[in-house]
Amino acid sequence: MIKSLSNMKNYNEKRVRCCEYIEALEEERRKINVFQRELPLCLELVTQAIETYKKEISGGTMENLFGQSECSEQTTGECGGILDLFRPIKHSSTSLEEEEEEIDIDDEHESNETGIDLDDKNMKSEWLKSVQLWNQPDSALSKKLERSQQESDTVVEAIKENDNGTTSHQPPCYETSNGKSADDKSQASISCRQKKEAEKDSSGGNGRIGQRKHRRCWSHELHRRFLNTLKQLGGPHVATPKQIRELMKVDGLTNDEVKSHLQVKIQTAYKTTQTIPNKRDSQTQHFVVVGGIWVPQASHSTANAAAAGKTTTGIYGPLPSEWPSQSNFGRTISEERSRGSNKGIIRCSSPAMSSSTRTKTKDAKLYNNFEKNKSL
DNA sequence: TTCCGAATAT
DNA sequence: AATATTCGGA
Repeated sequence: MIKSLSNMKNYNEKRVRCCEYIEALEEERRKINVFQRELPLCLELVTQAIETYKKEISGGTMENLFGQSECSEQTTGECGGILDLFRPIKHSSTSLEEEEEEIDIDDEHESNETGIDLDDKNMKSEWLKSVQLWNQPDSALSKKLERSQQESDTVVEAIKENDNGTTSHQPPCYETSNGKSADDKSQASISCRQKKEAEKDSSGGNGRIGQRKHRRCWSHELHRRFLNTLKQLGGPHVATPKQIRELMKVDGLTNDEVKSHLQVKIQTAYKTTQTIPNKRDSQTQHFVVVGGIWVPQASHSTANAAAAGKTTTGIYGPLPSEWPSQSNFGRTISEERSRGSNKGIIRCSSPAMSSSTRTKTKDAKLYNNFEKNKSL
């Protein structure tokens, strides 16, 4: 008698709690709904959870709920399974890998442990708030965001902190901490693909095709890394976007982003050599066109270096600076260039090259381009 | 197909 | 100015 009463009581409690959860979940789903494009999986997840709870209420038993739910791979099969899903960052990290790619709250800074089981709701809303810091899909809002993300030239420390603090999550300004290991790389590319597809899915329904990506903000740290990598690869005009990306090992960085950045880098580098010629011997340094390529006139060393596949001083004369001809460059060229891209300086030494269909090297093209722009 | 570089758009 | 996207070629 008493037993059954307490059972009843128990059951009712559970039921009430379920209702509360459903309400909470629904409210959150409304919020997440705004971010549909960014968090499609999240939305799905919450929806599933809601359904599951509703089923439970109508079905009456706790038992067969979680095992049969569609998201079985994500749940633990325990009653708390679903709830666990909403504890954002447990380091258990076995479930929800996709979401973690997106959410990935900075573990170092956020280490005030989320293991706290109480205040689930609070946790959730806190978490949502933090998401909202970067996730503002509305075009008006995102414009605001862009502006606020313009790189402000303050102390590097401040920027670092800013980057780590607000943007360890994917979209605009994030960067990974240095210690990341190599296997992130594959994950990165995968997650990238997934993200792209997710975006496609959510936007494609509308028939809208071209959602512009979130602007990546090249923070100082990120840029520094970029430069380092560039150095390792032998300079901006020999490194390719892919190489750079791979070497940088920055999670989520795409070839396109690197490419874009590189393009500017090259342009500015070239412009500076034009506008700020080498102080020492620019007066006496004459350039001459060899096979459609500009080379310093009487520079044996340059010619030799070029012939050796090294890049020392560039084709346009002294490069702005710091692109040493070190490293795995040779290997890189033989490996990566075998497919015939003519980026390598190697070709510079060979006037015969100029007669091939693609006569210009990247630099020569750039030069022409620059001349063109100048005349416009 | 994938990558690249240049041009162009936002 | 900085970043993204498009385009054509290899």
